[in-house]
Amino acid sequence: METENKTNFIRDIIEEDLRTNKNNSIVHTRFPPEPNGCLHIGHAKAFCLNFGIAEDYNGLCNLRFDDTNPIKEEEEYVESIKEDIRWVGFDWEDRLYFASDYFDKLYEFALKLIKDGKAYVCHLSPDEIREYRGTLTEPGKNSPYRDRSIEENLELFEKMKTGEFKNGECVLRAKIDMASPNINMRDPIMYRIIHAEHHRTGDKWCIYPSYDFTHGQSDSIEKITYSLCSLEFENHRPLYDWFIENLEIFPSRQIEFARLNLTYTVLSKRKLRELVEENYVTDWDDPRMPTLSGLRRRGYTPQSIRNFCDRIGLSKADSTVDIALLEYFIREELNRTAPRVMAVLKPLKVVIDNYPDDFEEELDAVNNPEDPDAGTRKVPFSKVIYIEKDDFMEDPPKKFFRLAPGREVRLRYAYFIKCESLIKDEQTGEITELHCTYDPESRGGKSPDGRKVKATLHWVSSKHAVEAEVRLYDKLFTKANPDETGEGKDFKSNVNPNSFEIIKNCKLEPSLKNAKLGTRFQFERLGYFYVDPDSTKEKLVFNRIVTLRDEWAKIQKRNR
RNA sequence: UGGGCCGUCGUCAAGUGGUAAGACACAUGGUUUUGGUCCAUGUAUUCGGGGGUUCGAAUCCUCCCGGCCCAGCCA
Repeated sequence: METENKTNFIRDIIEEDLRTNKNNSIVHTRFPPEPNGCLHIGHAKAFCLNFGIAEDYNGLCNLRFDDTNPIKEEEEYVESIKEDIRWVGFDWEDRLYFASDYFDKLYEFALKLIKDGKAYVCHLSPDEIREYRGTLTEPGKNSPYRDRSIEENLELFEKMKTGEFKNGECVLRAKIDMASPNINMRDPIMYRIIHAEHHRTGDKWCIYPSYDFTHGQSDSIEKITYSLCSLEFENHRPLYDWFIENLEIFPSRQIEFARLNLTYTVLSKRKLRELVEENYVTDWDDPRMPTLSGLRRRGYTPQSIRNFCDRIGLSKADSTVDIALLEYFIREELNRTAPRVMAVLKPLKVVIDNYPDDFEEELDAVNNPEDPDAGTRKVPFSKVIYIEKDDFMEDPPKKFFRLAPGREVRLRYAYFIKCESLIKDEQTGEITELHCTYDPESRGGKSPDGRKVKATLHWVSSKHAVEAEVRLYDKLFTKANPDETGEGKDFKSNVNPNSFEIIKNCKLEPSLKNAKLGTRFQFERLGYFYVDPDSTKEKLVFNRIVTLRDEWAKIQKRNR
């Protein structure tokens, strides 16, 4: 694979630590998803980073579910997240953890802070807490409950734990500084009361630690040396450090990096959820979704996703990566690995008038010009074939090289044919059939007399064709930045109405008859396609993963 | 507006005082039985802007401008 040196600010930090033998030169990271939704390509950036760094520095990376909020989290997401990470190709071995595994330990930590006079039970209501917190520009003020005795706090916290209070009646707070310019330090909440069943601990607890009182300690318990997270947690770092310091536990270090944004899609759980719930897409694994399950369903490979994550780099600058880069990596891989095959999506019937009526023959076709070991196959040819509708124009513009009246082109691996006449539907004017003649001397697509044609078309013999359904996917949004909307509208107004097209009765070459589920092909001149799980013995269903680069499409776009 | 962070090609991104890597995108030409692939070439005299230090600055200092994050008992 790539031999280039990966370099970024986090690796710089690690290498400096290695030089000074900090942490005894141990590199231990973790990927900490909350099980409240599906993973997307942005999460892949994060776990490729965490697992990748561990791999490169002989370290380890844990998988830890950050499950501190029972009302938002569900078991089914735990499984889907594990499946997605495994699919991309990472292994946490026996290091699967849950923040909820630490609830007992966390409770002891809370007790210690109370005993040290650094935490207190506060009976202010949520509204009052907000008021007392102050604003961005004004300091907050101390809670009237802030100076309770340690004994009283211990007693009240015990009561919180045993369920003597209702939801919202009180919280446990860290006693830090209500005047701090960092709002996260204004006596942050450590525990809140939630009478709800937790997916792992059941009804054992009715108090649950907050993110801030969980994350750093969990890192510390697992002896994580580098806790990598996204930029929005920068403001939390002083608090992360405060808990670790005051608890006198292993000092994990939090380092923040910029999360991934991609053009023509959204990468926020909330927005993706809206697309699912309001039926803009069929589900989380809709092939248009940037979720890992969506990309998988679309036909993307794990390797292409890893290559992408390796290539996009890492920094603290807010960034939006061009989705063309993701497409580049899947094309790059599939160009090397996918067998070529001929398929006509929108068929136009072509009768070769001078070809013998009941004759048929088999022609040799190369499976993959990039891979000589892939060999060749036989493709049947006969008098009536299909070509792509787009490959014929009655009145071709200047740069159109394909078939047109009186023009000669090559049928790939077959013959040169020349268009002699066409038949139209009298009602609609639509072209329904072409009549051509072929040059028997050009068998195999060769040009015995050195005659040149400007185009080579793919085709499928009518009587040998296998029918299939093909699903075409395009960008989910019409705007590079879906959040760029008209007044009063939201990102969903930019959903691309043409992002999904379903084509039935496509004509495939017969070698595809037994195409296996989950395999990928290049349909010559069209793109890369994936056998969708909806396929049955009777009917194959293909997803278009991505088109080939298309010079003609560019020309057309330019002229428009 | 208090605090934190960020600003290098259209998009990511290297660069850490010695004279702007690379990738994608884009453009042009060549090869080609895929308008694919491949190959070659071209794209930042300049690093948000101004001042300063220095023989020398994207890198140091300073002022200014722009963007992102924080006022959940979410993570």
